[in-house]
Amino acid sequence: MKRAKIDALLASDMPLDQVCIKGWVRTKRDSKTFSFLEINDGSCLANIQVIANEDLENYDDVVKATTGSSLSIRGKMIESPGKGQKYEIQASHIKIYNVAPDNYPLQKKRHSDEFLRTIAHLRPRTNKFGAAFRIRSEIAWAIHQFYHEKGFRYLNTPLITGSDCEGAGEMFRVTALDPALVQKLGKMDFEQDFFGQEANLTVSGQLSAEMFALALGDVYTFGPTFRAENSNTSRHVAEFWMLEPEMAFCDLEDNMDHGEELVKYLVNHVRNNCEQDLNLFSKFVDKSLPGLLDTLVNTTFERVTYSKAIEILKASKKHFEYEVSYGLDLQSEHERFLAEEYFKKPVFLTDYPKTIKPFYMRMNDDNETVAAVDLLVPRIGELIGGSQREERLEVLEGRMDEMDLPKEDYWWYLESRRYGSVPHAGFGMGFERFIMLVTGITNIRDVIPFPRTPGSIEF
RNA sequence: UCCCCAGUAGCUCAGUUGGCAGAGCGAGUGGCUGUUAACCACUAAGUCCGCGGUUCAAGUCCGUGCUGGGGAGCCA
Repeated sequence: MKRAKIDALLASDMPLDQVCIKGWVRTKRDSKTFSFLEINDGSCLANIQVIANEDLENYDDVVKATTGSSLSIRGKMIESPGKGQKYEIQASHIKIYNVAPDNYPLQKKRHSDEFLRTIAHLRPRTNKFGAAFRIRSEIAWAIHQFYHEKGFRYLNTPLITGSDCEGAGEMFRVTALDPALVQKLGKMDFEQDFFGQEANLTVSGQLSAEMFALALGDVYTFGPTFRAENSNTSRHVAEFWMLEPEMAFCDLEDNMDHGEELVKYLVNHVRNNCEQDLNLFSKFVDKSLPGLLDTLVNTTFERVTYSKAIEILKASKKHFEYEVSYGLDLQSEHERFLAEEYFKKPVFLTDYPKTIKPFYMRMNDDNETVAAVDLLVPRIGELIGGSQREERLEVLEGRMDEMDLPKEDYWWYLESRRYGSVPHAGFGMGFERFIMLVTGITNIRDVIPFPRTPGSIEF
């Protein structure tokens, strides 16, 4: 008999004569002559209650199937006479795949997130993490759906790169050199390495994506990204996923319109497709979550320039640990103040001083600021970072000279400005940070299956 | 990398002035009940994070290392 998923059975509008489910025991309550088994198969947050009667041929074994055990159950789905569930299954046959021994680490009680991180291979079997990873999957699909509907092309940019693009943070080196040889020579001889030059894991697919935007029009990348920064915070991991749309014939305003539409689309999608899982987070993780999601969907995001933000921060008279001054980058406390206390909603900050932004951002007419944009959201801080790109060859080369960047390494990037250059723009959105935003989960290690952080690569 | 906090039973934690190691939950056993984080009784369960020191005596005080958490920097 074909296996049915529990989410489909619970959605049935009538009882069913014969069903077969396969899943794991979440909890078991024994009576004298029968047992209640709550079975979860991962298809949804809810369990289905199974009644196992003592007349089952293997009843003696069934009562030993404690929390964590895996079973296949055939029986009749009837309306439940008990309170708390619509249907239950009266088992006619129970096959036991595996009985989890009594040292199974997950108990039918609340565990701390810290403990569950030490058993990351088992934590998706809990309500909270099951819900988080179903939502993660759903958002990933919604991203593709959003871009497919808009006629964007999905682009897979290289994970191994040759240039230290952007100079953004520490990179992971990729090498096939024999450590013994390196020791013998006393140095890494990259000419003898696999690629004949230094290679690293990517920190961004942007430069590649620009080349394809200037060919296919609108593209996006969505994949893993690596940073070797020694960051120990609840918002950083060494390997994470990033969404990077890149659009030809697009300016900074269009870029912000796009980012706002994206965030609203994704939040709506989660609300419409993950209601049960989302409820768990509103109830047990962050009671203010529904209000925040309302704000994300129903309010127009604020748009202010960096200069204006500096004025607001100075006028606030609030005591900040770090100085607020034009020309300095905003600190976490400043970003949080703007998004959480002053505007109380997402805010795009634009037109940052060129001195604190990378070379590829488009120079504004004032020659002081660039067409950069960051989207700050409550609780998370920076969710999106992007810009209109500098499309004017002379200006771009001038900026690279100012910043002492080796133009020859970027020859292909510069050629895109030589041949048919057009205004274009894009941004990067941290996928895990978005999941944190919509679930209320406060540690990034809890929204990625097996987190990689400094000193930690178990699993 | 810096600052702060924590580490005691499988989990969550208490442990007084330095004086015999504790609770709840979980697990095991028995009982009871169409149960709902079931209930009742009993039982087992410890390198008090590691190393060193002070002391008649250290879970407790001191030093040091490791691990985890919170915050900061950097960023998505």
